[in-house]
Amino acid sequence: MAKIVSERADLLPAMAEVFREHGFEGASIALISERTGLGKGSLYHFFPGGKEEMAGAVLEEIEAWFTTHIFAPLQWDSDAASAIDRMFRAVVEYFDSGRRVCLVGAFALASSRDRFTKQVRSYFRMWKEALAAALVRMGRDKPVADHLAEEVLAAIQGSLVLARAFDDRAVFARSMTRLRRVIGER
Amino acid sequence: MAKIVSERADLLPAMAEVFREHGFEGASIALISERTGLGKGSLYHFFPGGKEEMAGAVLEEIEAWFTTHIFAPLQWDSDAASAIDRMFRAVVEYFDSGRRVCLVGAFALASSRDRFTKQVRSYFRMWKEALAAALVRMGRDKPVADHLAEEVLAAIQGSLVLARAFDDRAVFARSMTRLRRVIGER
DNA sequence: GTCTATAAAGCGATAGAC
DNA sequence: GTCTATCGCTTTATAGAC
Repeated sequence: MAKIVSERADLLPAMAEVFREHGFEGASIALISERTGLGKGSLYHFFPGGKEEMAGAVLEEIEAWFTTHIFAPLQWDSDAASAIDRMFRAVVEYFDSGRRVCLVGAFALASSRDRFTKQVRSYFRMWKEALAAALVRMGRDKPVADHLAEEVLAAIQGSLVLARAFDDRAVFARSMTRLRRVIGER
Repeated sequence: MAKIVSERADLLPAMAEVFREHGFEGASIALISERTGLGKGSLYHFFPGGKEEMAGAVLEEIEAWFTTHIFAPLQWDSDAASAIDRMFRAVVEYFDSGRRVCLVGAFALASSRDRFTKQVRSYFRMWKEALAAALVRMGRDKPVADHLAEEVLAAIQGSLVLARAFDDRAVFARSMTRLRRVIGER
């Protein structure tokens, strides 16, 4: 049965999409109101801290999603190779093969980084450490695993930039294929 | 002797820095006025098209700089290996070892991409083709060179994202070292 | 060519009725 | 919890004096 009264969490996906498409400065409250279907008054009822709290909540939800679906399996799954394989599948789907921007990466480049330094850093640190842990479980030395994890994260972010610049999903697909190979060999 | 009357070109570096730090939406005319030391009236005298023309001119100048210092040597220098070596040196200096954002990359991720699609794409296409041409002159097959050039560009952009997220120049330095090695071997 | 004053619109945020 | 109306401020852009 459909819910009449909104919950804070129900608003986050629509808000995330607005921030992804317009950035922090470009995402106006009017636009967020339009895209969530909720009036300004209601938005400020759920987020008294205004736009900054909205973006903060979105980043929180993103980190939670990645923790559940990607970071945790990488950290703890007994089958590390399978966890890495599922990471790549999840990444391709989540970023829609490069058509969807990584909000955290976009925030890292923009002035909004200064507002959300901690959350931006936390997201990438968790990802890097989880991936490195999986690589160690696959038999690699810790320093090599750290270096490799950093390389993979940079390649993902970089190919998201290029995929959007060229408007070409193939760029992202090629990058993912190469990364799987790089991780597989050596 | 100091020039009293400003020239359009003299304003571009300061404007570029403002756009880099605040993004397109975040860079207000008031801020640009403050940082260029020129009143709003004068700014609109040089750029009747307003902020969009200012950002467009900045992108133009960036492409011209890269063409002169990086793309042209990659395309035409008889010593391709040396041109690539100088590309890495220039990139490290230009991006201040990862502390300075790539404005074109930031625009590619942001909503401003839609305004500047052509210029964003042109920048990356020129870079990729010039680098691939140098790799071909070094003896690589064309398809391999194309793929490798794409990998290098993505790694540069991605490590700029990570370097800013972690606020750590070492991330960028490690990436450049690895890329030099990757290009050298095989 | 440079400036100040100002217009018109949009912004984030709040108040208060329901 | 949701809405409309509104405040105060900043925004882009223009007009016009010098």
